[in-house]
Amino acid sequence: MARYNAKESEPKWQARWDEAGCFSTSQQTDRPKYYVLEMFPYPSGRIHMGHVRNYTLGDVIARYKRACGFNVLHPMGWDAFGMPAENAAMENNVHPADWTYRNIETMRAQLKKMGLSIDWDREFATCDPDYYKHEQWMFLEFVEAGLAYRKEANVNWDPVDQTVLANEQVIDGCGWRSGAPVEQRKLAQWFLRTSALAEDLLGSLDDLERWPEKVRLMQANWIGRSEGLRMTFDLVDKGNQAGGLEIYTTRPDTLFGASFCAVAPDHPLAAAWAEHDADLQAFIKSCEQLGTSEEKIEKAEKLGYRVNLTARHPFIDGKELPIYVANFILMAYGTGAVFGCPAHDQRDLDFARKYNLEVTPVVVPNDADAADFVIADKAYLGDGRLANSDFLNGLAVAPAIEKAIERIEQMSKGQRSVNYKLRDWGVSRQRYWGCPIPMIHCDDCGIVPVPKHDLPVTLPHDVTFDQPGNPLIRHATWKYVACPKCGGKAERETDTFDTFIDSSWYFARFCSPHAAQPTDRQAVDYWLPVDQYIGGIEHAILHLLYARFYTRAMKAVGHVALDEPFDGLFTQGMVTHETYQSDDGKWRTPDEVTITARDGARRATAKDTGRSVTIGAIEKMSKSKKNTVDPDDIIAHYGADTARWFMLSDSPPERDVQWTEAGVEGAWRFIQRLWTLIEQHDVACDPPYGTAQPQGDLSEAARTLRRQAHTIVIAVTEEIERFHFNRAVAHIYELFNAIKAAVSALGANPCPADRWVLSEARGFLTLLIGPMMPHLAEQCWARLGGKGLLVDQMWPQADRSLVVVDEITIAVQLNGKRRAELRIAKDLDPAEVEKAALAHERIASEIGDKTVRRVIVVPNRIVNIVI
RNA sequence: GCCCAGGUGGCGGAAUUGGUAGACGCGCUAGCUUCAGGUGCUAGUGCCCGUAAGGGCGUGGAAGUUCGAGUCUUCUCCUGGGCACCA
Repeated sequence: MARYNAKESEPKWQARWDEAGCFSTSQQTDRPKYYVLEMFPYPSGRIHMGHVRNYTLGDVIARYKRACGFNVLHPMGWDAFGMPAENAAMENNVHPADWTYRNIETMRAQLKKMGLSIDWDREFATCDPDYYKHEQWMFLEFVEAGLAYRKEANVNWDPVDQTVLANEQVIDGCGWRSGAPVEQRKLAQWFLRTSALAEDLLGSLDDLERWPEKVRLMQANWIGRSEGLRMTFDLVDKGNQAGGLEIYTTRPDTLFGASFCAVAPDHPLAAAWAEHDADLQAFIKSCEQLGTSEEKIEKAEKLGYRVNLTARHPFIDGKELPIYVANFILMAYGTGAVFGCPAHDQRDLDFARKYNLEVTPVVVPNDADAADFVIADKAYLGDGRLANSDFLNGLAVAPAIEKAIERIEQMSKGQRSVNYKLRDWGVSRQRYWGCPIPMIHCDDCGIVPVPKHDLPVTLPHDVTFDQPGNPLIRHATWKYVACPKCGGKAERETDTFDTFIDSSWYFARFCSPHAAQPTDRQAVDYWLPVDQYIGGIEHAILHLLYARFYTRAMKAVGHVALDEPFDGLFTQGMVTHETYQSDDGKWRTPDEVTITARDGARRATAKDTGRSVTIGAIEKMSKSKKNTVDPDDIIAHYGADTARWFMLSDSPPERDVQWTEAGVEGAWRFIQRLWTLIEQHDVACDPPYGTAQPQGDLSEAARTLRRQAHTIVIAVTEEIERFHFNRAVAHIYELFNAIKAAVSALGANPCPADRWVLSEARGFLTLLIGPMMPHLAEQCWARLGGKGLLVDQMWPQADRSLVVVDEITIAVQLNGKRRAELRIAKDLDPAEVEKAALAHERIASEIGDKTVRRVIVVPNRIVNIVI
């Protein structure tokens, strides 16, 4: 009896699929289409276990749908622009393009070893000029359509590295690489008008029924729609300059509790006031280091700078409010200015306590007394009755908001307004390794688009990374061009696109990867939307929102016909592993330690030193904690099917999965046992799978197996449809156990009819594991004498008439405690069930002479007798 | 600070609309296969009491609704995630 040899088998079947062209897709078919897409990888160098999980999940769906008769599109490409390539260039003196394409070579080979059912003919990388030229083309169309525009915006600027930093690269106000204090700089940048579609992007979330609720909620919060009032406070200028301060509020009901006004540090008014105020300048500068993340601002101490101005209260004659520049006001939200009502906003309260401002409660909880309701250190945010508020007194919060807005509108001091947190999408990056923005700056003509016939604007290859800053800026020739309008001297834009643009339409390009236009309309109309999109939850907001926006933008300029790119979305959990730390504090890789179990406790020792190692927390696999396992090693040792099976077993796909050696060993052993079971199929006397059922009665054991096998086919199908792969795996184990039990019950020489049942069950088992362990399944299929390749077989169909049961076991409870089990006919009349339960020996004796007060019969489930 | 998700055996995890908690797997225990083993097979395995039959207790904690709660309600504790330029 030979062991299953994955090392031999897997490359063999991969070559067979290749030769047969199983996975190259065409839209010339009458089968219904199904587009399965996993988020394409960044070519970082090697695939990691997160990729293995992601692509295994997608491959199960792709192969399953294929077996169900769908024309499946399952492509792969590379999200190939981005910072790591430039970092590598700086650190290792390798060109970003060389580094990237080399990584792609490596990772493609790794993915191919996984045995994925991918149409590799459609592969592309976003750094291919043939891809990004369409991006440039569409950008010019967006500009024409008014969907893209240019404006000044703040960025985190590292003065030493001469580069713009992402928020996460700013650590304690300093650049992550240089350690220099980060400055806020105003740069002219390109924006896409995402905010113009805020309402649509929000409203359409309701229709995305096959998206996780969580993701839709995160996007809704991100879009952050609020209804409120935009109004102007008149300013009282001690230096007699008149003016107004426009604020936005969602709580105009609390206007009578206002005790100050505040503007953001980067508010234009703050800048104006600071012109002659060095202290204010210093304050504004200190605020810049805080960054703009909501979290940091919420947690920071609320600080303000009092300016020499006051604002007139709109409702209270003679009341003036002091004005501050404050660190917790966001310029990007609303108007960048607020009125502060300390009693009903925690930030305002913290601020008021620090600067000794008055705290007047104007909303009193319904169960409190207005006379003695005071605010201590917690602002009151709930509903209640208005107090201390003149014409609003006595109203609840909602009507008070309405009335306050009406009054302000009557006074012509403001108007009702809907506000969104969603801002326009800044797409300029001051970096080399990205898609060049196709614009030319001419001193005479201003900003001139690159003529479409000159596209693509390709990146120059001859650049160096030996000095800080974007090499495009200091390139000797690349940026100097003639102005397309006047022919005079002009310069190219040296900024490149945010890489999120690249990933905002790649799914559309896969439909027609070689088209001369961005899309081939016939192809995208056929394939889109993506029926099932699969990826990490970390993309819940930005990538998915940008892709939704970009699809609408592409529709506006005629490249697609739909709004929503992804019909179904599934977000998988992370792959985690234990961490190991030696006593000198250094992290150790799983390879470097030996685990032993003694007296139930697991201990780890370092293989090299023999010293004990602390077993730490289970965390996401990461290079910094060294708790990674290389998929290549696993595939080399156990084979791809083992890795795939392990990923699918046990943990639900949406949750984190813990990679363990024991689990992998278990998966590998199961493969061996499964192969052994299939190999017991006796080619000489067992009928091949798929032959007609012979005449003759089935033994009891064979009848049982048949019922189980057909029941399990239904169960596995349902679980795969619902993405419950771990439960599908559990059912497959059940089928495996059932076949083993039948084999041992039927003995050495079953009759032909029983042999046929065994063949059928083995065939089902093989077909069911097909999407999960495709190589092993092919090997089994061949052994069972199946025709052709397993990958071309239809999904097994269960005979529903075989799965009906006519007798069931239900529980009998006395006062809610289980006391007996009852074997009864299915769907037996409730009165009969009650009679049987009361007649049960055990139950009858427990009841004795007590009175039966009530009997609850739940058909086919339970009987509860109350005494 | 705000928002969200999740707490079930030694472990990963199952449990239709409230209806026998612990499917399936890992691990562990005993035995078998003359077994060098890391393989395979059989039986057992939530905890406590009991030789057994059986009983008691059990889904983070507290209370509630119900004939019946892992599931519903309220409060609470803990863990994880997100909160505007990594990808």
